[in-house]
Amino acid sequence: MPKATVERLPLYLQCLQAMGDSETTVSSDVLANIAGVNSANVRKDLSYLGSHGVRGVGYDRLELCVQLRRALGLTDKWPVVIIGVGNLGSALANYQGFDPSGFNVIGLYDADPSKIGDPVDGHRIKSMEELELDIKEHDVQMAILTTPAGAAQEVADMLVGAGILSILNFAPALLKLPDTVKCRQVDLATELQILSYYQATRTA
Amino acid sequence: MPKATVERLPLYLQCLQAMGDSETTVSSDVLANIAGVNSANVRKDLSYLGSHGVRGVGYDRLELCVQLRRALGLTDKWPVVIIGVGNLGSALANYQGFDPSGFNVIGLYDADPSKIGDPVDGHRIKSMEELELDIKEHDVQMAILTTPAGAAQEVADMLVGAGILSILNFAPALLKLPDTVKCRQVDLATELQILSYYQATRTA
DNA sequence: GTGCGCTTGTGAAACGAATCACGATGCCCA
DNA sequence: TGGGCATCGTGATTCGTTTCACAAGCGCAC
Repeated sequence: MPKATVERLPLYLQCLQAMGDSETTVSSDVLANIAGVNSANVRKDLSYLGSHGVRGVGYDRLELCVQLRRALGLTDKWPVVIIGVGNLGSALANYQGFDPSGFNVIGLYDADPSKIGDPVDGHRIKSMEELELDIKEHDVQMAILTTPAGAAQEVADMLVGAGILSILNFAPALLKLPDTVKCRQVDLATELQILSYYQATRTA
Repeated sequence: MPKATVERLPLYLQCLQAMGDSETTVSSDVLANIAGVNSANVRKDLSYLGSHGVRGVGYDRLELCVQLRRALGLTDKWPVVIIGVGNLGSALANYQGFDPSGFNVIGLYDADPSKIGDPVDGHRIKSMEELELDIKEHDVQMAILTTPAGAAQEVADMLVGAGILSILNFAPALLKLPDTVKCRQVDLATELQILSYYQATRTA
């Protein structure tokens, strides 16, 4: 499945879920308008799911959701860990969208001994030693990194050593990782700078 | 300038700044390795800056930083507002990277009356009425949206009305905006779901 | 039942971006 | 001062993605 398609599937899922139960069926055209993409593109993307829409009618909304979730590997909940419980880590810990999206935060971890034991959204912050044990015990494969930039690489190395295979990195640092590990970088400064470019060229 | 290039420029800037002052000069090859892209790609990207590297030597690191910042429109600081001071908004307000990246948070705003006046990182949370005034007074063009999903569209409409031209949206909602307004969406669930896909296909 | 309108699925074409390959060029050192 | 090495800049090529265009198919109305 093309990379570009994979990155749009969650978008479709979000659109379908946001539509509410009023519509039992969706056409590629309607979905395309909501998602802001071309309708042929939607159809081609969905064709990778082996999905069968009905000509003259469209796609069954609920069935399509199921197929999207299956394609994205969301049939079971993934256990995830959050490392670095600063402001951002706490914010993510409180995020209510994990469960409906298919994820289950099993623990929060921080290197700062003074934080350990503090309650955050029903969890108690745990130590880095426990992190390694928890990863192995629960067979965790996905981690969210919200440490300061300086600590990110060191923590990432540890995560990789413990068996983590996917990292969502919010730390403003580029991680050096083995290519068996998949990483996605989310960087506030980068996003703003991209907007800045378009803002600046707009006036020029 | 190609969209793909624009989205890499902040990455290059980050790499160059992270290199420290030890290196006065950088080759496309070195930069490419750090950034994780092809060196010909780096050269082509940098050639859009009108940058002149020196054959046999490379690029002057500091000069390149200046040119990148100029290309991205970061010569002056952009005033930005943050709307929605929940966990995530507070986290962003405390983010130390705004200033070095070229941005200046001029205010935090929330619809909840009980929050107004609360101090967050040297700011006091202000009301939505003040938001509109501040935008016009300071000629703010960029906004960061960290409200709950349900409020996002309404707030976005107001921002657009007040003159905002670029929105960085952390709310898990797709905004309907006039195409004069540029928006970038950052969505935790989406990112995790993309990772989930690769995680799932890895084992399959 | 038959025809018409809507919508899918998909080959073909167009587009944009990444990579390759190499000529051009400046620096360093003998 | 000249030769060799390192590196840039960029045309040509390849690759991946998007868009177009249309035949095929389904359902509904009459």
